[in-house]
This record gives sequence, structure tokens and C-alpha cells, in this order.
Amino acid sequence: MKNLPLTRIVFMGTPAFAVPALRSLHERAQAQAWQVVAVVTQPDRPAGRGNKLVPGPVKQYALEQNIPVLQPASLRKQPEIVNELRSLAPDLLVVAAYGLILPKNVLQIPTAGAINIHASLLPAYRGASPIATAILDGQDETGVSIMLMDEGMDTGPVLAQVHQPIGPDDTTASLTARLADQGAELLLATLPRWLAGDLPPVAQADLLGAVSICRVMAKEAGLVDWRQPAAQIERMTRAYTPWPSAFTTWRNEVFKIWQAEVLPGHAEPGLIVALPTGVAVGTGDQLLGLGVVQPAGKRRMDMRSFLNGAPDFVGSQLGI
RNA sequence: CGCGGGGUGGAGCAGAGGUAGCUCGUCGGGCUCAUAACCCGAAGGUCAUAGGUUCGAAUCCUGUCCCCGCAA
Repeated sequence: MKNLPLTRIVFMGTPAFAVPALRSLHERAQAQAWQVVAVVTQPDRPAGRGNKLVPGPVKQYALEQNIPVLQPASLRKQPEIVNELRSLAPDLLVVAAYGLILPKNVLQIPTAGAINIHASLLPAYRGASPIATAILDGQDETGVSIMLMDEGMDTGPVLAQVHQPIGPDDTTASLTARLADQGAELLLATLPRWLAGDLPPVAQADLLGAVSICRVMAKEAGLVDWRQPAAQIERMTRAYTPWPSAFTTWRNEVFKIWQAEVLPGHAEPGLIVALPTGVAVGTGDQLLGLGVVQPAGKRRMDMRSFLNGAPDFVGSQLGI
């Protein structure tokens, strides 16, 4: 038992989505006879007020667990990092939301391949924002795929998939948390079989569903166009939580909408109207009832609270 | 020192040198088939914190803590 060769794993990931997978690998290391020998994550970035350098969640966890951390700014331009990876002699790369493209010479390092956890049912939603885009599209389910990486973007053959329903109140935040846990579970279930040579990869062309691609989300995507249908705007509030949030302007300042619901009725797009049950905004079709909002400089609050301090809100006009 | 807004009864806000006010909520009472309705009454605040200026500070000055928007 004690002399079995350990499977050497290098984990690559950055945000909170990747943490459950790393934690699972690390906590089960002994039982599964593997070892997380290093973590590769994006460099600390200036964040928050004051622009202080902030390490990502994966780095924080790695530091707590005394796992060595590498933070290259680029894999292509820093051959010394690639050499360092090679010298770690990993058997396996496990990648989850790392944020950098892995060049071929990196993918070739591990003897047992590079495995990626992707938050969609591939081949749907390849790319950078699978969770938010699925919500925005009004999908009623998504999932997690464990796949072998190739040089394309999320194009490699799939080892395992699980489905996850998208609830009517799901946000990118809530879905991300569930998918991260589910992905970690699936990873643990998949890895031993893959390492044992017991799991044939399936090409994405042989899977159900059409290819679709989602790009990195832009801040401006959250800007509400009140001429759109109410249902679309409602989905924006959930898809863009926690970032960049669905927002409009009120009195020339940012006004965020965190929670809303489609209601019957009609009003001029962007016009605030009073209803027996609350306050709503006109859209391209129906009304959008406002639930939780956030004026600039204030914390988010329910509509009742906001109206207590802004009695002239009803009748005013939002947006551009 | 990246830019900016803000911390006032449970909530959201107003007040900007003379010891606090509005809307909502809460509690008691009334009315109602009923209501995020209405009527009457009440409780509840050392105005973030430390120091300073002043006869007097929530209001002016300085330090500290905390919250939020932008930017990244």
C-alpha cells in the first residue's frame, strides 16, 4: 500500500467554481492514491476599492493547504513555466475555469492527459460563460461535462456528463455553486475509471445537441433596453447576478435591478407605474415588476424600502 | 494613496450651528367580508466612532472603523 506510485496531479483553475474540484481532489488524495503536486492559477489582480492585489479563491485554498502555487501571466510567453510544469512530472492535468488557453506543449506534458470540467452539456455552450448564457437563453436545464482537452476551445471528447435543472429563480451565482459541487462529484466518480483505462471518451460529434459558443461577458451586456420583452429582461437580472448585474439609469445614475418578475399589463418602455401589488416598469411587451433594486451608492434593497425613501419614483422614467 | 457616494429610531430617506422630521414597519384601539385600505393613539434615536472648534454641533475641522457605485 505505502509503496504504490502516486498519480501526480497538477490542478489549474482560478475562481470559486474551481474550488470544490480542487478540494475534492486534495481531500481524497490519500484514499485515491493520488496527489495534487501543484496548483496553477491566474496572477493576483488588482481588485476592489484601493486596487489592492487580490488572490483568487483557488490560490487562497491552495495556500491554506500548503500546495505549491504557480501564477504565470502567460503560458506561451513564459517557457520557463512550461519547463517547471514538465519538471513536476504530472500524470494528469485537471483544469477548471483556469482562464488561459493551454498550448499544445503544455497539453502534452501529462502522461494521462488533461481533463477539463466544463459547466455545460457539451457540445452546447462551449466557451467562457456557459452558466450565464444558459440562463439568459431561458434553458430549463444545463449540466457539467468532464472532458479531455485538445487544442480547441472546449472541443475535446467527453468522459462524463450530468444534468442540472435550472429553476425559475436560479441566478448565475446559485447555479454556479451547484454546478461546481456537482462537477467536483462527477470528477471524483470519473477519474479513477479514466486512470484505470475503463472509460472510453466520446467525441462531441456523437453527442446529442447542437454546438453553441458563448463568449466572455461584457459589462455593457447588463444594460437594460426597456424595449425588449419583459421576460428577456427578467432573465438578464438572473443571468447577470452577481456580475455585471442588470442595470439601467435613474436620474443619470446607475440603477441596478437584482430581482424582477413579468407581470401582465403594458406601459411605455422604461416608465415606472404603480400597481396594487407594487411597482412595475413598462417594457417592449408586458410589465416588469421590480422586486429588489440598488441605487448608486446604496446597498441593494427591496422595492418597498426603496419607495419609502424615493416617493417620486413612480411616474419617472428609466433608461435612455 | 485610482475616482466617487454614504453611515440619523426596526427599514428607506430628509435635515446642514440652537438638543431631530418624513414614509414604511412595530405595539394598542377602531372600522371592514376583505386588502401593501382607512381612522385614532403609542413606543422607539448617546444622529458610526474618537478627539477638536463653539455659549451651543447630527450639522464645522481632524483621525479611525464600516457600507456602496465606478474603474480594474
